Amino acid sequence: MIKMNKLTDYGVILLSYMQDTDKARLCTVSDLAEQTGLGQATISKILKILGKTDLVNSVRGINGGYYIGRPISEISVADMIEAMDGPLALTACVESHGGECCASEANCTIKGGWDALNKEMIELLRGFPISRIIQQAKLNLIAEKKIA
Amino acid sequence: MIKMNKLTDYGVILLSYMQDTDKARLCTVSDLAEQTGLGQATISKILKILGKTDLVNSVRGINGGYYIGRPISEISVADMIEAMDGPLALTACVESHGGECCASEANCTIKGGWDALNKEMIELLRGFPISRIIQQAKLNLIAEKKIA
DNA sequence: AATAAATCGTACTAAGTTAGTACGGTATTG
DNA sequence: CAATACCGTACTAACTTAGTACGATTTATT
Repeated sequence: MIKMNKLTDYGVILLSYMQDTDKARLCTVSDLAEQTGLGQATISKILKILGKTDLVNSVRGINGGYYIGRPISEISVADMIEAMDGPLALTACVESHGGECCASEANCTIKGGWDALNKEMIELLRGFPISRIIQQAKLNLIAEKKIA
Repeated sequence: MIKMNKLTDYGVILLSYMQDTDKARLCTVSDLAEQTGLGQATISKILKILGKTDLVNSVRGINGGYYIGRPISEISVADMIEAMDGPLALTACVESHGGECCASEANCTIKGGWDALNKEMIELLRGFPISRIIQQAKLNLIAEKKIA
């Protein structure tokens, strides 16, 4: 299944709605809640996490809000996953360097064997900007409307 | 994090120990438990699951056991993940076709947008045989011994 | 036939993870 | 100083996963 965090998915949705924001054109949590249909608390949580990175910036106080850190074409899926879930890693073995690996580390035939695949996977994610995801989604919507 | 199921990892370990088995040279759960250090119940669970696919075959009754379905060079990581975790899918959206997608499907800008990335990811996994993982792991062990 | 050794099927428990929510704190404008 | 919006923490409920247990079934041997 190799599934991605749901909040990461939501994060991409939020950024797609925030792509025209900047220091002067802020976006509040309420705005986004209205536009996306997601709960305010959930949105707040996501933007707080993203706010710790350079993907999203925030302005506090009245008239405050959030704005996107850079164009969506320059934000990779890897950026998003790292921001939301921490370091990219496919397996437990790769993840916990120094910690315990498998049941009996001494007999583990696999130790470190996933590194190469892991690396290729990360490369793929780094080279995939979220703008591609957003654009594709829009195309899908258009296609659906043509049929319907 | 995009992490893989731990049992899938174990499965690769088991297959690495089973690579010389065939209809005549069976491998029992006890054998594997001794060699790998994993619990018998856990091994049994994994092989039962793999036994439903063509990756592993079983012979019942006394003197029975398991044997591998084909060479490890012809078993891909995708095969393993599909066998252990079901269909390959990165996101909830892609996974649940027909089901509910995001909080408010009508407003979901992303719907289906992950398809392209998902496809590339699956291609990568299909082209990656577990023999590469096993071989790399052995090289790592050799390298460690050289240093130590 | 009976017995022993092995897989098979199901179901359960405990631990960990995730989604979602709530609430009080802090900053900033007017 | 009051209103608004972000910030930080912490909590709960639901879900997933790992690991275990136990009885049923199959088959070779005696």
